[in-house]
Amino acid sequence: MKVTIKEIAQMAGVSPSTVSRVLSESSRISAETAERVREIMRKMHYRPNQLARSLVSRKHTIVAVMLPSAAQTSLSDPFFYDVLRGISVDAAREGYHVLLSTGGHTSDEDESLIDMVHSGIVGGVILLTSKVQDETMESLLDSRFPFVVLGHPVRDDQIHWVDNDNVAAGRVVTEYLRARGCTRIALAGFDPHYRMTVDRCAGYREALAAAGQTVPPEFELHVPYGFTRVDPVRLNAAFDRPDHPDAVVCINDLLALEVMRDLAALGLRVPQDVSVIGFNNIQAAQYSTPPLTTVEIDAEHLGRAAFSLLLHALNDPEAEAARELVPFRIVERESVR
Amino acid sequence: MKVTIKEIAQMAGVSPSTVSRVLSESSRISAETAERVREIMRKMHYRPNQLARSLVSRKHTIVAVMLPSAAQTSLSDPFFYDVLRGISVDAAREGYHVLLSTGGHTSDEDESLIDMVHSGIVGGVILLTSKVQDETMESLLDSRFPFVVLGHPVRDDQIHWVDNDNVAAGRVVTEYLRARGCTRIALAGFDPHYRMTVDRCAGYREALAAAGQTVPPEFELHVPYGFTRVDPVRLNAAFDRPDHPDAVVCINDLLALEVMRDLAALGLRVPQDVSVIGFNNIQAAQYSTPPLTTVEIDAEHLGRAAFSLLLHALNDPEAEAARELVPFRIVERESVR
DNA sequence: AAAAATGAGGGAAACGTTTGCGCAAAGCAT
DNA sequence: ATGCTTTGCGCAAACGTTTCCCTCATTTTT
Repeated sequence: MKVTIKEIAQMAGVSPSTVSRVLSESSRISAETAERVREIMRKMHYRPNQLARSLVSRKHTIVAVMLPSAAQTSLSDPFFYDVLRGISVDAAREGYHVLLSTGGHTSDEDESLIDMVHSGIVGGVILLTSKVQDETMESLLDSRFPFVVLGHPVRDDQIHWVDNDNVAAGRVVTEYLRARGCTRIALAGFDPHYRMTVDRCAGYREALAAAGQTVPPEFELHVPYGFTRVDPVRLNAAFDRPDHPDAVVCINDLLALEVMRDLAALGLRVPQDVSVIGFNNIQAAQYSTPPLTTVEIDAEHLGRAAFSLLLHALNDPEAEAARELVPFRIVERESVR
Repeated sequence: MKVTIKEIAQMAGVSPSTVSRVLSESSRISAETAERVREIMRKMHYRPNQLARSLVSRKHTIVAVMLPSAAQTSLSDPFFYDVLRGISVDAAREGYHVLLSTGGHTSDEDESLIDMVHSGIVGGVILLTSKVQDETMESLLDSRFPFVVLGHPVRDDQIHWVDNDNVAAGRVVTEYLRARGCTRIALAGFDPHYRMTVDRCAGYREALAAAGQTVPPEFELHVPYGFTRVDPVRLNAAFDRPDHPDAVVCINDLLALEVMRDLAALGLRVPQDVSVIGFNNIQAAQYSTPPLTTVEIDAEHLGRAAFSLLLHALNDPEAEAARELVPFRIVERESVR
């Protein structure tokens, strides 16, 4: 039913090898033969079978993207969709396909990853989840399987990775707030389990330290483990008093929106009484009241960068581990005074 | 490097066929042999090569999901991400992988689809884009390639498809508004190019007709072709007058948020002066002021339903075209009085 | 006791490519 | 002319499976 290379060969009066070489534009085929074969391929709507191709050539045309498991609430984060788009647009341009991997049926998502890798179906993988066990990364490293992680991994010198410069971002937003006259700047959303929050928080502290300020402990509103919101009693403790913070850096927009809501409930006005700034520039940020000032991290760019690194790794498996920090920018709206 | 079936066979002192049969749990293998082979497979971390497998068995383990091309603004709609999640979670459970297809390098995305299909890499496809040419669907139909479309296709009797019952949804929200005392109900967002808007609009009209109401033409606020927003002059014309509508059904949440913003600019209060209702329940809907009452269409469910239909098509290619309408529900927030 | 059936497994041909090697013919320098 | 390199292409062996068709013991039936 489906037309194969052999049939094309036969119709063109050449051998399958010749057809194959036409396909790969080998210089060892004369122009006339090539054109004749191509003509027939066109006429017959011939499409090479990728399975057979990859099987023998050991070149893969598919890369996998490992999404965070559904267990993590962040999954519904549109952020990932943008990243995905960035990846797949560039992948398509380079003739690659993108396979989604959600962690899968076995609750052990690392298992599913290893499975993918060894089933020979994909040539490389992009990890969008920082939750991958370090040993899993080690094993990927050992098997010399090309992969890049989006986010700052532990062994950051051995691994290809891309990320925003979250430390810088944390610093910049803090300076931004200070430049606008905020002097009592709190931070919401630190969670030691996520490097991203750790980094942004580090930037925040850096900026304050550079300004000679020390942060009272009650100004750091952590997210209790397993939660996605700031601890409400701490929040109240910090804000339900005359000397409350006059600004709060929120580790992500969702948190920022929640915080704004909580502040409103306490009778505090944003931005007059307290300025709020977030990260990620999610869609909802532009529809809140007031619209949220936030850091645009360009998820699509992150995706493209990740794919680009993977492409390098694919083409040169021996290459040094590379990294790329993609730029961010503050998008100014109305939640900062 | 990678361990193959032959090596397993050799180590177990059996033939490759036997190992293969163990893999497929054939009854023709004795329990002891099977266990011995399995033991070795485990020890060697053996994973069957999917490429080779599919090549010979003609069974595919990958299905493609065709996303709308980046050209369409709707791409950034988180809706698709939820659909994707629905698909991939169920796919994973059934041992399938999900391949993303964004339309790809050639600007002609149908071409890219056909390419996928013929390259033998995937066994079926889910079309998330209603923009696929009808002839493309015809050609898929002709080649008996399993596919399901998400959204109501033209040839709805020949094709597997899933959708919300948008007509019903349009009707129900309209009745909902009437039940809350709205009598002058407008509609925003009709666009003849999208079946979805056509259907929701039809439901709206149905409901009003059933109530014996006729809709003044200026109550239907269309989206000019190529735009994603309601025509602002029409909107002003409709609302900047004493007898303005007291409710507006917006074909999707984004539109609803824009409309709320525009109404605010006109000095109209939501919901006191005009009630607003949307569709899709996007994340931003819960953070707007006021939080948007909207129709939850359960994108994830849509995705799961789509995959389920595809699975059937995969298992029984001769089956009748099936459809599935997934339920919706109104999530009540504060934009309706 | 012979014939038939059953059980357990092996051999080898596929699946559709790519690619290393080989080989003829033609072109080039000596 | 003779040898040596290109040029242009074919042969056949991979790639790692599955599966059809055998074989050879054992057991069951007659």
